[in-house]
Amino acid sequence: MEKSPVTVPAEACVSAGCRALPNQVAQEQAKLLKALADPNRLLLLSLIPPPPQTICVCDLTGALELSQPTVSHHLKVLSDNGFISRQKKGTWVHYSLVEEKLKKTSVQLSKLAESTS
Amino acid sequence: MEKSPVTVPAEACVSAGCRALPNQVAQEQAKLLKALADPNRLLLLSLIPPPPQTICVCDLTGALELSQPTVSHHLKVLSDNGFISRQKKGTWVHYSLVEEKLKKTSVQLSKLAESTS
DNA sequence: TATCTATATTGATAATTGTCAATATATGAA
DNA sequence: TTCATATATTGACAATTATCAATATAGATA
Repeated sequence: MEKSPVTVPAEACVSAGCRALPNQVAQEQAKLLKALADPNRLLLLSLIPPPPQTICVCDLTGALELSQPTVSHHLKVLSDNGFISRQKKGTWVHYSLVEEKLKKTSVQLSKLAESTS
Repeated sequence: MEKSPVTVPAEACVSAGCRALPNQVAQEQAKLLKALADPNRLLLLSLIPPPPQTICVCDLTGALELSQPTVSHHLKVLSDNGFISRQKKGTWVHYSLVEEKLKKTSVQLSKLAESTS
């Protein structure tokens, strides 16, 4: 496989303004995006309010046409990745949105569109 | 499963400022995020410059420690979802970044953090 | 024409993921 | 303590996906 004569080869990339994402960064960013890349989880995020409000799991399972364990699983994925926070109140568990985490992830993403100035 | 007394039930959701993502929107958004949610594809995006610059597939395969068919597959996923554009120049194929698509996706994501005012 | 090369497609396989049924845990109430 | 209920975990399975080897396609050149 030869080099194309009119391409932007890897060496020229930096001077061209683009920069390869370090591997670890790519891994972490992909993990966050993967946590978001599911229609049911996006729906959950749209239903979960930011603090000081909270929403009960019982209401989320009601809204989501999925079994209770499946909803619980999706909530865990979102929670493990920092997109929602968990508060236990007696038998009930309440979640609220972590807006900053979502914003941060969105900004990270937008930076891919600015790799060149 | 009863309703929690302190929750934000679905009915109250709208008045609370949050709004359930319509199913079709959730599907489409998840599809875009899924296309981005892979470390190798994120790396590709970081290497592909916006127009008028382009980068040759041959340089991308060189940068990516993956087989040529696999790189080609990832490029197809990105291209099919509108994140990169393809220009054929003789034997070579060049790609460039579609910045607007990335920005749009990022903005969509950030709106999840603003479901409540 | 025949051949070489860059990229895409196909087919197969292993790994990951979304889902549910069954079960476990934990809390409140009787 | 016993029971009922809200949520989490486990285990299994089906669907999806990332990957590569092999092959196909298409353009350039001899």
